[in-house]
Amino acid sequence: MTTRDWRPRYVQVADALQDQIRSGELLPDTPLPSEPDLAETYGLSRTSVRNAIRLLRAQGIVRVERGKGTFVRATVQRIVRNASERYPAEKQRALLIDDTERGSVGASEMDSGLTFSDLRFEAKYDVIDAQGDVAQLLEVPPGTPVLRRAFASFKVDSGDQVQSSCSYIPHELIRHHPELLDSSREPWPGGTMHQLRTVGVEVMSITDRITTRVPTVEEAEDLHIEDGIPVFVLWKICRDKDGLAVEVAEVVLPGDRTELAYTTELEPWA
Amino acid sequence: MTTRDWRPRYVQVADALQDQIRSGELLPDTPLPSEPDLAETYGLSRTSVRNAIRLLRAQGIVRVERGKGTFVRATVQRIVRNASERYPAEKQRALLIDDTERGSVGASEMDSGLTFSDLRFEAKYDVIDAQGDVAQLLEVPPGTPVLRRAFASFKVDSGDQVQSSCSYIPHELIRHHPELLDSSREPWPGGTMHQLRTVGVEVMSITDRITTRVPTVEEAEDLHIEDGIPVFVLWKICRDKDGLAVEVAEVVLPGDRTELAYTTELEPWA
DNA sequence: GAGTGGTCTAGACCACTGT
DNA sequence: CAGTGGTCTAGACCACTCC
Repeated sequence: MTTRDWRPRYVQVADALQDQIRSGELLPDTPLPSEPDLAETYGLSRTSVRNAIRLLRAQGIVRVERGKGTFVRATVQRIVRNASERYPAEKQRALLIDDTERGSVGASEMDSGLTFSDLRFEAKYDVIDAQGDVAQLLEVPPGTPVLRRAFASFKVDSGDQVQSSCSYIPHELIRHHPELLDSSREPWPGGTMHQLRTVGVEVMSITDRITTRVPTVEEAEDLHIEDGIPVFVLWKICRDKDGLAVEVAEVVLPGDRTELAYTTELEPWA
Repeated sequence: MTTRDWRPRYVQVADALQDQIRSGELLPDTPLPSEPDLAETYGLSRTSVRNAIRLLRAQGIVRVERGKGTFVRATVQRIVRNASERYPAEKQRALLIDDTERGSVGASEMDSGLTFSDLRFEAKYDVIDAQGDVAQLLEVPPGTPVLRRAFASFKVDSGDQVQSSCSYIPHELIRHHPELLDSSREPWPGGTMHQLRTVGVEVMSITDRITTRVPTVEEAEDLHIEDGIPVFVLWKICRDKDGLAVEVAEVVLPGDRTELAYTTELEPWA
């Protein structure tokens, strides 16, 4: 016998299963042995086997379907969200006014490689009083009316949600332009940059503030995220030429299928 | 009786505890009742109570210390890592050659608000063969020798690790400059940008590629991260004026104490 | 030594999935 | 229907911390 493994048995089982997955012994979308079977195999109780499986779930290695079984997860392609390309392109697209041009290329499409017809969009508008983060980031007093645009995009084939976001614009800015609340015109080709242009605002800089956390229960359902897989939370702050915040948006992105990219250009040394 | 709550009992217990924490009934750094006590209180087995506590841990709401108890987590201040300010500043600092100037202001310090003397640094150099991500991002064939610099910074008072990173430079670039491997000179005031300057390389652009995942067991220990709290994984790619990758680095940051910020400046409409 | 959380057992009943 | 994972029990022993 070699040196003893002092780790808990369930950690060892998780390790053994992970090895079988990595070695190709267990293939993606094939079921693992059932929990009673694994308990039998490793001489453990079902509880301990479940502890092992919980570790694998938390690492996104397996996926569980109730009543069916536990399956090896196929490695998912990460969608790269490249802000340094996306935002300038979005600003250019915002110049397109003609409805027929709209949607020829969209931001989500640019990210994902999916074509326009592969995606379905949902948008909902309402006017609320700014509170908390929104008021703070927009630099307005709490209670100030803001337009809220809740937006989500889905894959048509699977119904999977690709992202959800919620953007906020001071109501003052768009007060005299009710047509901006026409959700049937979604998606706008330049997103809210197009809408802001309609009311004479040009966005000159965008700051992304990024955090990560485990999803809420609702987010986990909507984004089809396994227990324990984190999400990115991205707060986007758009400013005009005076540095005034004209739009803020909270974007939630699935952490196992997303990669964010930013390029910083540097000034040459003198 | 109101409408029944059909959620599992342990979810209800987690909810109840969370309410007590939010309401201030349970204060940060005070212990929750012990598991047997909670089991008694809610009329459940210890197993079910542990399930409830696992939910709270995964959300970063409580922290567990073995042999001591379960404690309400104080809300931690997020350290903002602002690349759009950090990288240009780092490049300027790389111009400082004089040893006495070194360390007057460091990158980690700028982020965290901590002063130089609050932090302890560890760096280790070796030469390895590039593989996988490193070879791919540096755009060199696998097996190419690269200098690896493993770097970590710690708070002096608590010993807590603030970040860990591992940077890679093609060995060809620094072959004739063994002094660059002198770890006693850490931290370099401009990081590897200073080292690269010594060998005649000027970094002109930096791309950050960001993903998020749950930490490995080692990372969880080093960064003092609770079970289920995610980490950021940031791959930094530095390029010279020809667009050649001259350094790549993998940085792991604790997801509950870090916020990343990037600003994209946009060209005006014609 | 008493109290804490970590691991583990050998059962049980349930809701859900397939046939 | 049998098989799957989800919840739950009432114990047990352990390593660790504090007194």
